[in-house]
Amino acid sequence: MAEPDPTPPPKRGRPGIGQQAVLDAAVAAFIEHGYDATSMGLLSSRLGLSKAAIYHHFPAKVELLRAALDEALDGLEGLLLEDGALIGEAEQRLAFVLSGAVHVLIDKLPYVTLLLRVRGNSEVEREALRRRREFDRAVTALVSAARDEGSVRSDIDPSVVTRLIFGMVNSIVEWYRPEGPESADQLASDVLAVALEGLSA
Amino acid sequence: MAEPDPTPPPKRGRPGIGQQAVLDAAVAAFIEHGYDATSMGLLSSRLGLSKAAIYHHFPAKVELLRAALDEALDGLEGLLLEDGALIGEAEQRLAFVLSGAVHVLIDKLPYVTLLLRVRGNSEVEREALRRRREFDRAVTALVSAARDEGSVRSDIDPSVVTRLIFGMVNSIVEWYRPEGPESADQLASDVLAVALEGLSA
DNA sequence: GTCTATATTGAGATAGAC
DNA sequence: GTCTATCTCAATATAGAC
Repeated sequence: MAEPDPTPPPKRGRPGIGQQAVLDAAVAAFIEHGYDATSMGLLSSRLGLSKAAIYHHFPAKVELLRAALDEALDGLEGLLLEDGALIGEAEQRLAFVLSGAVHVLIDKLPYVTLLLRVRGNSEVEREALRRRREFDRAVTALVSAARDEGSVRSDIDPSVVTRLIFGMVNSIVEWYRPEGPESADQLASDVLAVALEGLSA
Repeated sequence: MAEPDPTPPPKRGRPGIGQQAVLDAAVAAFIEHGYDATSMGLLSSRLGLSKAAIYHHFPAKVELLRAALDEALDGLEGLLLEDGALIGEAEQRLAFVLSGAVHVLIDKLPYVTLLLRVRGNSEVEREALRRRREFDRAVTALVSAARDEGSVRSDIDPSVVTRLIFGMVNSIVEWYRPEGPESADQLASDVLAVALEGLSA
């Protein structure tokens, strides 16, 4: 967090508005009204631009969606490539991925929110679903390894356990707000506690 | 389940198609493509009717949505009125509601699926969100009571615990299919086990 | 109860000037 | 990089016959 921006924009041509500002506004609108229900007219009025100006930054509405979904998926897939997800006992790798997923979800909250609402209604959405399923598959393998190690309960199917636990993690986008009382670290620790030990005293 | 239909339709006028058949087809289409992206044209072609014929059964597209959301909310609210949710220790009432929610979710799978995707984009949706928040509030009160009893962990905020656990329960609509291997009873028992005891061995 | 035909609105996208 | 004006298409909903 707070790393220096790796790609400072070239700043050529007229000042105007940046591609990132257009994307951020689009993602916020997509979350509020849904992708289909968000018209380019609504988007342009929010940005204080004409509809045509948006097409200067993105060639089509669906490219705004693609950019947002890529951002979310890159974050999740990157998590699986970190040392903590690759090295050590399965139990600890699983804890790393669970906690890391909460952090990715919060760091990229609007992008992941959008990703979790995708239903495969276009080719861009279907490709995103393919990448998401691959992520799920990797996590399920991790749960299976932890069960074989004896650290995860063996009385429930690993794929059911994975779906339930990630259902819990993913549901955070429905209510978490950065300005609220919980910090990301606190929430990640709460999620880990409930996921591993349950809610019983 | 398999109870006799309490309201056999009057069967007056020309046979044609029933209101329930129209609603079922609409809900299925709304789930597949999203409410906004589902045109009356798509719906009519699925039913083998003209667009105009649908308006004979429902006066507007949004009334199809309202009927579906009411069905889901009636089911969830009814759960809180049953004896098991009202009588006994909070710990047992909470277990009853958790398990019951899984059953409602499965019994009324398409309706609840739709409910969980509503974002408040119209007055019908906002009214559904109001009722859903009231349900959440009642469950949070139940978790608080269980914590005061000493049966639920006190190191995490009850509203966070409630949201996480119900996030887990609600996520079932994303993957559960009635024709799959898990029975509703089996799944409800798995959910209860993971929610109460966690995934640790 | 269903049809065909159509009124009306708003969508995504483009042309071409500045 | 942004604008105004416009094309084209598809949407919800309605009118009125059968």
